[in-house]
Amino acid sequence: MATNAKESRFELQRDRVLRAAATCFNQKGYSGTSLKDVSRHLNLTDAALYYYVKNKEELVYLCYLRAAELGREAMNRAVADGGSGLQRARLYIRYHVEIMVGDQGPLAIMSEIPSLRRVHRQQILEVSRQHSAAFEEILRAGIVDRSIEECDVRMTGNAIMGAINWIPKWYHGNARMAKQLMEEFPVILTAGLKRNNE
Amino acid sequence: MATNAKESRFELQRDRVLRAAATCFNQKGYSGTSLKDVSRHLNLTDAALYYYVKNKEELVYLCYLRAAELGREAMNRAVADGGSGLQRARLYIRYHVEIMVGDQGPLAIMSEIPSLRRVHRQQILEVSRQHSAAFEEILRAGIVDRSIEECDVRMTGNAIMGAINWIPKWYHGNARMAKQLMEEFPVILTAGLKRNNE
DNA sequence: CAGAAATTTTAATCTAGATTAAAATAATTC
DNA sequence: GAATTATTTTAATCTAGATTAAAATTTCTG
Repeated sequence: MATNAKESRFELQRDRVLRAAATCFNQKGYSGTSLKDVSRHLNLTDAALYYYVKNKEELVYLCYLRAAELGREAMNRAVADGGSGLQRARLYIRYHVEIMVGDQGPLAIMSEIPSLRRVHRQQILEVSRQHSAAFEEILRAGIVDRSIEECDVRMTGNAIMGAINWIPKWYHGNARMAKQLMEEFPVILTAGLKRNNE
Repeated sequence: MATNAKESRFELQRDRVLRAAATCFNQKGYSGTSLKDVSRHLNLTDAALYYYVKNKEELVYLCYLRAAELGREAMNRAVADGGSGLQRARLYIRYHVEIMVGDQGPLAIMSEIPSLRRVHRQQILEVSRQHSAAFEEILRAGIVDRSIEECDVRMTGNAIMGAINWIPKWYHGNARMAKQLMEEFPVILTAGLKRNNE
């Protein structure tokens, strides 16, 4: 159908815009990337971007929102798959990394939330908080079901999230490394959580 | 002596400038912070900063250099203290975190290296590489001396460094949390490295 | 293919923020 | 305390890059 086709084309293009923007933002930061930087990735003019977003601030906002949604998706899948706390933690990491380095990637890392407009900032902070909370909940569950060693879930969560969020700083789309990442990162980041290392 | 006193005063003020800048950069990114943002922290005018640095680019460069030097210092201390690979890894993390959240902090996180001028960029990249290499060397030594479980040192190093580098994104100068961080982070980040969890 | 809708470009405008030079103030020195 | 040196401010300038409106082009629909 017409409307459908049109919408989907627009949506698809906008998604390409967001991914191009995410690449730039991850590399040079929000303010550090010009709209020309982004449009160059798409063989477009900077002005053309305004057809897809209201302004630059909305562009980051949408990038962050997209990252948040895909992150939540990873979380949901992990929780749905079930298993012990440790298993869910590991699955979440795997899914999240897969999304980051897979076809849907890259995800914008949310490193400049303060640059957002108040409304957007608060919304992003809120989903971000929810995400952290959900992960900490998994850790807590793991402690209860004795799959995870007693630990400070806030601190541990921050450590793991930090390692994940930092990935775009050193990973730059190498296929071999992507595979390694998806396989090894979940193991590396949860090795320290395991119970029964007495 | 006159020259001495003058130099030390200048140096001291410049150090304050660098720390104020680091705070801003960590919060809003390099391009996202105006010189006014930085000078406001010091009760100065933006123009006054030019007495201490040639321009804004040199400001980030010096921030990054300072972070690199203090990071190297942490590394040197850890290596000097000796012990097994695992012990040195743990010490390094402790020292680095101590510097980040202690009186010398904050350290600028090097998240916008691409924005540096070519010469500076290459220099910072070089010291950054050396730092990573030194840490990987510690891990490798730990594997040899059997204090650390067999692992991919590149990937593991990146994970740990990421967790550390991300700290300024969620830690904002809370004394209680600083203490926790210094105590718990070294443990959390090395828990997964330990051998003998069979 | 003609006309309508969607997409992109061209060509301005407008502004924040970096930079600079000269003047003003503060600190030191003798 | 006068002269010298160090530090900071005031008041401009200058530019990159965001934004916009109108025109041009492409794609779609019948």
